[in-house]
Amino acid sequence: MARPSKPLISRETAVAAALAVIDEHGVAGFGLNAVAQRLGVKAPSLYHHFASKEDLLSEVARSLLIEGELPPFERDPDWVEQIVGISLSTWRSVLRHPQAAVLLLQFMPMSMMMGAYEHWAHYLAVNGVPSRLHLVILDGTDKLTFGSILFTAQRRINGQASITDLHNDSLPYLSQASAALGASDEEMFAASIRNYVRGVLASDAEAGDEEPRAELQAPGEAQQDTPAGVDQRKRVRRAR
Amino acid sequence: MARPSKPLISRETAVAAALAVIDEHGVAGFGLNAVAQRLGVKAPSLYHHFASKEDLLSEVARSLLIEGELPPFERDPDWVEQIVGISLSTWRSVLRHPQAAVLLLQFMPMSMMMGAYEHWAHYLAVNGVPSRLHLVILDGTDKLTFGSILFTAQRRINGQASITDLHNDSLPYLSQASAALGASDEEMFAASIRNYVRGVLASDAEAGDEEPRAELQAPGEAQQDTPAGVDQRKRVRRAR
DNA sequence: CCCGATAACCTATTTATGTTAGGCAAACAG
DNA sequence: CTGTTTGCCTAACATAAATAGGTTATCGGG
Repeated sequence: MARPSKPLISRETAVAAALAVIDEHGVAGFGLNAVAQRLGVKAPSLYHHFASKEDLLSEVARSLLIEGELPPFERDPDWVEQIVGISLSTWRSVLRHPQAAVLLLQFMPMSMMMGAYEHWAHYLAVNGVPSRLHLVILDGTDKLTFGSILFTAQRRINGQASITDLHNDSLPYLSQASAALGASDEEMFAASIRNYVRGVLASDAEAGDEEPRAELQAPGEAQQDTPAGVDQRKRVRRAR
Repeated sequence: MARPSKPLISRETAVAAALAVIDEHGVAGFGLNAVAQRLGVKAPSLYHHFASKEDLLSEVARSLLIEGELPPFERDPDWVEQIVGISLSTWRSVLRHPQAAVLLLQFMPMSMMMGAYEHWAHYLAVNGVPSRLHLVILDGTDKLTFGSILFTAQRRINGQASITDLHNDSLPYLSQASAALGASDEEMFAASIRNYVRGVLASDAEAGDEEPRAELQAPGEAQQDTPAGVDQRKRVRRAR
C-alpha cells in the first residue's frame, strides 16, 4: 500500500486504539502491533506519529486526566465539598480504565499538576484558608486520590472484591469492621478526602489555640537519622 | 561450566542482585542479563530458581516491605502515633529504593496486607475505636502511605525538587504556600497521616452523638468490639 | 562403594517486540 | 506540470524473555 487518500492514523485515533488495547490486555500485554492492527495499519507506521512507545503511552496517560474542571475563584462556604467533588470526578474518570491507571505514575504530566495546584491555592486563598495549609491540603488530597485510584484499579484488575465486602472467618476483626461499615469504594474515597481536609483544619485550629499559630514546624534543629517508628511529633506540633 | 560445588545462585542473592540492578538502572532498564552478570552467571540459569521474570520481581517487591512491624495488642493512649510511626517506617523503608517502589503496585502481596489489616483492626478494637471506623482508618492511611511513597519516589527518580521547595514567579500562590510551610517530605507525610486519622475521629464525633465514640484517653475496659472466639495473645508479627 | 536421579550450571535456539532503513505512490504546493 | 512532502509499506536489526538440551557435580538408596 502507498499513501492513502485520507490518513489512517492520527495521534488521537492512535491514543484511542492504544487505550482500547490496554483496556483489553493490560499494560503488560500492550504492544504496537496490537495498536496498529486495530487501526488497520502496520506497526512501524506509528513512528510517523509518535517518537516511541513511551511517547504513545504518555499521551494515553494524559488522556485519562483531560477534563480538568477547576472551580471558579469565588467564595464558597462548601469549598471542602468542591475539593471532594472534583477529586471524586478524577477518581471516576481514571477508574473507567483500571488497566491504564498505572500509567499515571510514570507519565504524570508535572506541568499540568503545577498549574492545577496554583489554581487550587488561589481558590483556597479566596476562601480564607491560610496559605500555610494550602500545600498540606493539596498534597494530601492528591496522594489520597491517586493512592486510592491505583489501589482500587489494581484490585479490580485482580478481580478481587472490595475490602468493604469481606467475609472471612480467619479474619474476624476485619470481617466485623467490614460488616460495620457498609460503604462502596466510591463512598469510602469521598469520605476519606472529606476526613482528611477536616483533619487538617481541626489540627490547625487546635494548634492555633495553644501557640501563636505561627508554623507547622519548629524552627532550627534539623532532623536526621531518626530510628524507625519513633515519635517525631514533639518538635512539630503538640496536641493535648 | 557444569554444576558447581556450591550453588552460585539462591533466591535471596538473586533478589538482592535484582534490587541492585533496579536501584541503578530503574525498572525499565532491568533485565535478567544484568542480574545474572552481577551473580557471575548466565541469564537462563535464573530459571532454575524463578519461574519467570515476574516471579523474581514479585520477590523483590516483597523484600521492600518485610521490615514492617506491627504493634502489640496493648492499650496505648498514643495509638494514633503508633499508626503514624509505623506508616512512616514503611515510607522510609520503601523509599530507600525509589526505583523499585512502583513494583509494589503490581506485586502487592494481598494476603500479607489482609493479615496486617486484621492485626490493625484488632489493635484498634483494643484501643476502643469503634469497628465502624476501622476500615476507614486502615484503608485511608494505607492509600495515603502508598500514594505518598509512589509520588515521592517518582519525583526523586525524575530529580525534581520537593513541592515544598518551590520558587517560581509564574506560580505566585503556590510559591507563597510553599514558603509559608517549610516542611520536609517526611514531615509532610507524617502530618498527613495524623491529620487524616484526626479527621476521621472528628467527623465521627460530629456525626453520631448518641453512638459510642472513639476516645483517645481511657475507653471502658469492656471490649464490645471483640469478635467471639479470638485468640488475644499478645504478639508482634513480622510480615513475611 | 556404586549408580541412578536430581540439581545447577552451560550453550544454542526460538519467539516476540521495539525500532530503524529505505521504498513507493498519492497528495500538495508553486 | 513538476518537485517535494506525506503516509504508508516491507525488510531488517537489536534486544530480551523463555525453552531445549547438554554436561557435570552432588546426593541418597542399595
